[in-house]
Amino acid sequence: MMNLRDIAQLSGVSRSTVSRVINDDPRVSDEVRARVKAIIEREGYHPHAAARALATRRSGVFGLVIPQALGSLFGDPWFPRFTQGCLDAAREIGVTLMLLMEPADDPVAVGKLIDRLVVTRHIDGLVLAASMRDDMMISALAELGFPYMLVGRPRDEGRNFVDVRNREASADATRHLLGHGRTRPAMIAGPDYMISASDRRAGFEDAVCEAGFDLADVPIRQVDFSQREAYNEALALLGRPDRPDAIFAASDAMAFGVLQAARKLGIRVPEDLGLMGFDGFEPDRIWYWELSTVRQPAHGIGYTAVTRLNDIVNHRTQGPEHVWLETELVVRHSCGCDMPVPPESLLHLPEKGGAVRPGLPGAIFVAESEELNIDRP
Amino acid sequence: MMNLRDIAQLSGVSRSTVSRVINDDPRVSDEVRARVKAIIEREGYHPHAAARALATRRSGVFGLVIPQALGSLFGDPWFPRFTQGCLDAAREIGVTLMLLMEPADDPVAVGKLIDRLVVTRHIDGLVLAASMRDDMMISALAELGFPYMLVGRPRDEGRNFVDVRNREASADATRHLLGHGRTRPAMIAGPDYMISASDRRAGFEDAVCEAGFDLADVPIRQVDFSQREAYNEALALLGRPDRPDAIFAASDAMAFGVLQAARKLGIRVPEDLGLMGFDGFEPDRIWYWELSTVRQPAHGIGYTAVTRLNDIVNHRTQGPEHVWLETELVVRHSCGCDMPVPPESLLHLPEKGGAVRPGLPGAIFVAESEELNIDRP
DNA sequence: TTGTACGCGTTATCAG
DNA sequence: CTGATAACGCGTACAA
Repeated sequence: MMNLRDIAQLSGVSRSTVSRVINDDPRVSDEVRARVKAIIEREGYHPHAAARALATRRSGVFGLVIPQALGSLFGDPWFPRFTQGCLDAAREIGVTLMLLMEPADDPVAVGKLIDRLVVTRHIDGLVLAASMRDDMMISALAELGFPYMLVGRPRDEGRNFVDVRNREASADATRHLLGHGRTRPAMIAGPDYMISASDRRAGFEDAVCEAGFDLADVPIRQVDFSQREAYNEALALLGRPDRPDAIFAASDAMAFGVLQAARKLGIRVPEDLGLMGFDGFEPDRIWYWELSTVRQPAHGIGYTAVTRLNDIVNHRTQGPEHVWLETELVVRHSCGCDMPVPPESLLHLPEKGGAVRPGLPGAIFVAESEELNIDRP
Repeated sequence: MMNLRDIAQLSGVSRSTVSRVINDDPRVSDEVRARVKAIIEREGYHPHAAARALATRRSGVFGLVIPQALGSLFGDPWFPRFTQGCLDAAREIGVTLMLLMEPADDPVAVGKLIDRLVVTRHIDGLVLAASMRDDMMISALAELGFPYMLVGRPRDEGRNFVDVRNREASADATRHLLGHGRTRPAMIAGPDYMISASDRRAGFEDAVCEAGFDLADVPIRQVDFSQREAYNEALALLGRPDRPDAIFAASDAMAFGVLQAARKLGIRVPEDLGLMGFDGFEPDRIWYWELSTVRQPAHGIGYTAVTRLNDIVNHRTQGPEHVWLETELVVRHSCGCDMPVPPESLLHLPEKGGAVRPGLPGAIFVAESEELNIDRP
């Protein structure tokens, strides 16, 4: 395989000159540059990555860490969009992405990961895909002075992160949900060790208290970010005599678990139960069209994380990076807005004991004209 | 940062000795080994990855390529399981995984990817996550003699791949589906440029012909691997007067698109329409419990791909690697087996004009006792 | 068993 | 603008 010296000899110049040509160093005459470039092209030469990394002290690789505890996250539709954003940014910047998945709560595993990638300088920076409370990796990285970027605001200010205003957005959404005369709110929340989850719960609590409820009377169930868990929890919740008439779910997938539980129990949405989710993407899953939700820019979060990480790596920044991205309340049918619910709606449930329109029980209404690509930057 | 030489000086030995200790070379006295190891431990020393890669000519990195054309694949539940399998194998082997996503049909992009990673020796091997017909990357890699492993049998024998018997499994599934006296079969197939998709279609055709049908009368629609596309296509198909009474879908997600279309049109599954999917995982999505399907080991495919790639990289193998993994026909309710359909079934649809059991229209039956982790190795 | 010397392919420094 | 030369950090024949 060709190396720098070969090219130099073929071009009749020194290795230094070839190196300059490759790295677009201006200190080369146009004539020489053209000649060398032609040879490089002809020979299909590309510098050896390891050698370059050794000399440069830069690998051109960013790590992307998915906490293993969040296996559910990996299956959540949030993840592919987020990753896509990371990849798009990486491509633009000219770095590659290393996919890591480690148990974030296991000190040994965290240490190994850091040894294997950070201490060896295998990677230039790290994106942590989900902030967990007491994530030991964060402090370890900060202490090492190693470039990193968190997805999700950590407990400790002074860290770098990109996030959305989970708390405020959730409070807004809850206020809206409560605005239809609901009297028994509840929440299916995510696990408290995830900061985004606890922020959403806090926002819900803010709005609920603000509306004059006693928190002690308001059921809040914490489960994994999965449709299935939400379903089971909602089934229990909605089976009680004093069942909720408004549920805020910490993700859209969970909201659908709730919806399924409601349907199984014959509870009408939105008439008997107002429902609000959180995520707002899913152009390719058709059950999502009628769910009121908070839209968050999953792609943009990934894109921003990698871009800012690059800034940090290149010292184009000082002080902690705090990036807040915008969310948007998406009001559709499930919250019970005055918007009429189409009869073919996913939410539609026939009157108890009444006649059923043949062919339409529980059928799905697809808003054909609705914009599909809502999550592209 | 600490060096091999630093450790050598601290231990009072030469760098070679330290290197031997690190690489578990037996030619070191136990006494010296212990002393050096202690120092290494104390100093938290780890060899510089680039330097080691330069000397070894091994980076310890495998690439994982997701063709960008398959954005839908990325959102499909198949992907996280497959990736998990890759990661598990990589961890065991001691390599890391680089996540790549490129348009496989763009010659320029393919060339760039190969230049950037293969020619520079940034990675030791490549897993291609989905074989496309006429994938130029494959021949490029084979020509370079670069270690690679395909997921999905390619056109050209003589390549390395891991796959399931898509054709045979689909034929079996179709035979079963047709075994209930169905007279108008149809298929919602994946895009023909994906080999796995065209294999499934071929298997369907095999069984249909074998059963005496004229292929010209059998509707086969090719769409993306997405629930939404399948829904739209099924809606058209089922709206016709001579509508199918048995549909084989190329993935479970697509099968659910079909199911939704059927429900919208008031067509009962399995009474009026037999339904068969392909995938057979999804422990965390509760709509999947009643779908008859072909189970494929997504996790195992990823795990095998990386393991075998490692063998290839280490020359532990000669000749092309052809690995076939087992599938399993999973007979549940949607195909119309004599198994009784529970009244709360997802598939259940009330009789036309009949009374509806309050609380149960279209509700979902969750088999609580069913084994969840069906996809672990 | 241990140490020496060189190679791996680039980039960076400094002299011209 | 160009070229020689020294890092960069590690692995490994080969010699001792």
